[in-house]
Amino acid sequence: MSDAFYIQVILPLALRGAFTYRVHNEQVEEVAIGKRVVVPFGKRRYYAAIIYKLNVQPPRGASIKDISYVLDDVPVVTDIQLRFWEWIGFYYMSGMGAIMNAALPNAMKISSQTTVSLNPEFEEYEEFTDDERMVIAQLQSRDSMGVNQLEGLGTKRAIQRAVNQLLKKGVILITEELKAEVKPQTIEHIVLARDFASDETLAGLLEDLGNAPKQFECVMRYLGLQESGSMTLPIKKKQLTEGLGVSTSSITALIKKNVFESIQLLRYEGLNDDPGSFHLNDIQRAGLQKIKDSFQNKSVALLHGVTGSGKTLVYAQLIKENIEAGKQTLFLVPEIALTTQLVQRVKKLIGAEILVYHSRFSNKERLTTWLRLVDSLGSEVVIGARSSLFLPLNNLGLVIVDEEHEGSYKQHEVDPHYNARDAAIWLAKEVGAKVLLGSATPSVETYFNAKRGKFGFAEIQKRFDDIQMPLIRLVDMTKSKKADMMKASFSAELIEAMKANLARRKQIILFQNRRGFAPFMICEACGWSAECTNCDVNLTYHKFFEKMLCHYCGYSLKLPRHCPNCSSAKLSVRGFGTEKLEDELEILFPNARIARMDLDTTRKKNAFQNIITAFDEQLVDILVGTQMVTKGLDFHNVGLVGVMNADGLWNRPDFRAFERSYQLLTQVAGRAGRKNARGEVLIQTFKMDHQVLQFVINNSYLAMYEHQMAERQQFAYPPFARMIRFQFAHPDAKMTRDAAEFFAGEVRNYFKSGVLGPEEPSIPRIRGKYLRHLFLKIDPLSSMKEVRKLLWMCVDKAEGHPDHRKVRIQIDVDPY
DNA sequence: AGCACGCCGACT
DNA sequence: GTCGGCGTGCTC
Repeated sequence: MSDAFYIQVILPLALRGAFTYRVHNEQVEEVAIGKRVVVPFGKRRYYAAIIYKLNVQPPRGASIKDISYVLDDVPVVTDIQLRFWEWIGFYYMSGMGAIMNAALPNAMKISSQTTVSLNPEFEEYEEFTDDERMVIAQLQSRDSMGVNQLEGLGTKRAIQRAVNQLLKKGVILITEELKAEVKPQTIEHIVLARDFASDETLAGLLEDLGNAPKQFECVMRYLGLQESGSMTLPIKKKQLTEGLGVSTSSITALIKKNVFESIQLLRYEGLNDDPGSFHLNDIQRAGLQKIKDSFQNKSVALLHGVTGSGKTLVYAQLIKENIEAGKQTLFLVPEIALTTQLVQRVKKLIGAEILVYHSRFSNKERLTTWLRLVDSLGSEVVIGARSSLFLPLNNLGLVIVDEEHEGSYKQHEVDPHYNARDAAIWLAKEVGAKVLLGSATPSVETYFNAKRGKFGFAEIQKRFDDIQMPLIRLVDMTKSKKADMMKASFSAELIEAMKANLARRKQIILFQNRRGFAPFMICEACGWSAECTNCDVNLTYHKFFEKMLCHYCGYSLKLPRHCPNCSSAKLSVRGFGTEKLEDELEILFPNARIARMDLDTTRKKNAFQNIITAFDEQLVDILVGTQMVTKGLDFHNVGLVGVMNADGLWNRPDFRAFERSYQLLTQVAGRAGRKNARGEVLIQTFKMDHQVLQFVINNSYLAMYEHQMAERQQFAYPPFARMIRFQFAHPDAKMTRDAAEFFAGEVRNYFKSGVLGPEEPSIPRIRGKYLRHLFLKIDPLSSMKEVRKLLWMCVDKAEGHPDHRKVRIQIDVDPY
């Protein structure tokens, strides 16, 4: 047998299999788990894959390729991370490739690009098609071109075909090149050459520099910036030149003389000079103590603090102590938009540099953060959205999950469907770190875990600075409508309250859980309504874009003037969204300054921050928004919060709808209130006696919790069961149904009860694919391993079925 | 997820 | 006949 060396790699593709490559003798030294390696994959592509296992048995019957080369000098993914990936893959039933995609910053996921150039030796006697001629013409003006650039010239397929033909004819040459790598941000540093790093040699140097006073000063300044005992700590060049005396030219001269060396180090900001001091009030301190006590024997604690109770101060104190213990902190937030406000506050409180990591940061910035952490055992503080959980934190001591109830911790769109809160708990346990979950409205599952003692528990039931909880009132819309007291979407009560607040120069937030202008357009003559061609939903009228938009696939239609069906001009829009609300406000309150915050107004990089800043600086009187305005924003002059229409929040076929409604309403209400005056909240509703509204106005989280627990127990929902959702999707409706039915049958072979469905989801078709859902409820005490083994067998069987194996099966463990 | 191959209807 | 659309299968 040959002594060839084989490795298994993870490719950044959503494929389930594992792939093995051969390593040449001279490369064996270089390979190590966690380094990236460039490998050929498929007909012509190359990818940077993660080395996952060394010295594996090559699979039988596969023709194995050689690796191209090892990309990294040191592993960029740590052992802990790979174990974490494995757990995510196991628990959420996802392949490693998908996890790699979610985990690595884009700049580290490199794939090759095909570059095309003319073959200098080709002779021009061939006959060419139009497309081929076009490609040749393009290449004649340039040395070479990326194939994807060429593909812009026509339909992708036609160009691909032309390129392939030309390649066969020998007219062009093709090379595969790895995309130009994004380089991390670095800062020039100066370091004293080793030769001079002893007392004697240094003394000699200083003597030699006697007649070069500027250079002498430069070295002295360098030494002055050293920590005691060290001589060769790299100093930022900028730090050396700032202030008086030292110029770049003396540094350059010293580098020439080999006294200094210039090195590039990854960008960092360093410590804040003035760590602000803060102190906790008695209640906060008591809460902190309870959390710390519970950390003695539990790895997770819940901090249940009402809105405005100062949870951030408790977090800050814990972070400070974690830094003092020399450990890293990960601070998870549900929305990237929240980071800016929070980073400023926390930075001030703890006086340390904070690394921020989320998808609106550039590839360069994210790569820099990753590389800084990968070889660090320091005490960094990272704030970020769910994906920051995948950062290479080798020294993690504390994870804070702020607003732990938020659904955005769960990844919905693509595999892996992980929940960052739950994954953080696993990760922390694995590395011996602690987790603090914080919320004013904890999820039922988390509260349950706290109550039964699995998690530590602390609560703060009072707002700090003696600010009162807001006064929440309901407005009966049925009555208002009957009495004809509505002005557009506004009840008389709401208008009254708004007027009063505007007169007192207090700010107002209005919550409308729907963006756009109006969610329906119908023809009054024939009943036609504007629907998406790819999804089974109505198109929403967006006045600003003068378009009808689909919120699911992005399909848009120019605003029709006449009914496409009967040509009648009697088209009208129904329902209302944030845009219409804004419109109505301009008429009702012509002198008020109005801003809108929803997906449409916050798409651009800094748009969100701009709106928040404007509101914070009181350049805006009324802020209209969707969910976004509910999430932990801190404003100090909000006198009134209006919920335009609470109904519909709870009317969703989802066992969490009730809980969600409570959370949303309580959170949005929490935006009201400030020093010296009680904040006011008005909730417009057609269902005054709905249970959830009673819980909200009385601020009775506990009653809501008990209510929900009773229901969850009765119907066996979490935390009394674990849930897994299967989604089937295919452009053919029948095939989708068949696959779902078949799969359900398979699952029922193993699970006697708890199989719900398959059923048609509330939106039966999205992006041209028909959907079916199947829910599985599992006894929480059953073996997770066994359950997954059985389910994988079902998936394999369904995917192997000749009639409907093309139907995509998506697995969502703990759906949200 | 790419990407090529090959089958089949449409068009000059 | 060829072009191009689309379904199918494979990737160490």
